[in-house]
Amino acid sequence: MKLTEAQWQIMNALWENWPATARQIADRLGNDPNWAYTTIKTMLTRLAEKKAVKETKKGNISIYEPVLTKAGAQRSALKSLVNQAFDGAFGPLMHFMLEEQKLPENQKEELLKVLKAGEQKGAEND
Amino acid sequence: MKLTEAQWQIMNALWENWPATARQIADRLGNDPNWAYTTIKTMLTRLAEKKAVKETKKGNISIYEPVLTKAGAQRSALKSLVNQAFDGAFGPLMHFMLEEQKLPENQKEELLKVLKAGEQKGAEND
DNA sequence: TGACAACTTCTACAGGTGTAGTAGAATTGC
DNA sequence: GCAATTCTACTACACCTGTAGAAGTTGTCA
Repeated sequence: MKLTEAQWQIMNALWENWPATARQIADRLGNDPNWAYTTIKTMLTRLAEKKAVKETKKGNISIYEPVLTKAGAQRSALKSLVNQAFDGAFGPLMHFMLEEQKLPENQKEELLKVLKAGEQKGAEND
Repeated sequence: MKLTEAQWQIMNALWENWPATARQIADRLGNDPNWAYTTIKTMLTRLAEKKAVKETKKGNISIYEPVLTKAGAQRSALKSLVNQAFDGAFGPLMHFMLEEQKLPENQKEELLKVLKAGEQKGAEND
């Protein structure tokens, strides 16, 4: 499932803590994207239509919870990126990230650490 | 500069080899996205409008060349992804890629190699 | 020099997206 | 019980995107 930019913002707010009401989500978003409450509500409705969230009525108010998991959304966003922009392979993406040196030294270190950990874990269950 | 999915396809075809005419691009695309010639032409016009490509008239025909580089487009696509979906930091993205184990063992090895190389290179020019 | 091919520009249109107002229903506080 | 508040559903609308046809222009081959 592919999310738009605005939808990511909503979903991020929801994933942060749920179930949540539209009001709570609006509060979490604050005025970074300075959206009217009804805008948020509309987007939640659309997200419910496309089954990214579940909407449950409790009396007057709707309570939302994610159906699409964050990992799932990340997975598909990453896959899209790789397909569109990196010839469908992870290699070029990795390469790019390092070539570009966008990561500060300490992140590179952390990355290496993570990688090594992953390496060991991989040995266990692969 | 952000490209849409269709725009990525066009740009990928152009980056492959340029300058190129609309016809050449159409031929390269083949019928993977089964687009009418005019569809491709329209998209090229739009890409020219947003200055992603340069259009030069040579008699009757237009010749296109990229203005936006592939690396530039990749950079901004990656940045968007990271911002939207990975809390704005590379760490989580890296983490995710490894956790998800989407990469086959040999790619992980290559990644490690690349990483180590990057590490050294980083020492030189950082 | 005229017909056919290829190319261009203009125009169109449906569906999606961002954004929000309005009106009506439910809740709450006095 | 009624007014103020809050929530929901419905509606709207402009812009973007994918998609392409129509008509006009230019090039080319006989």
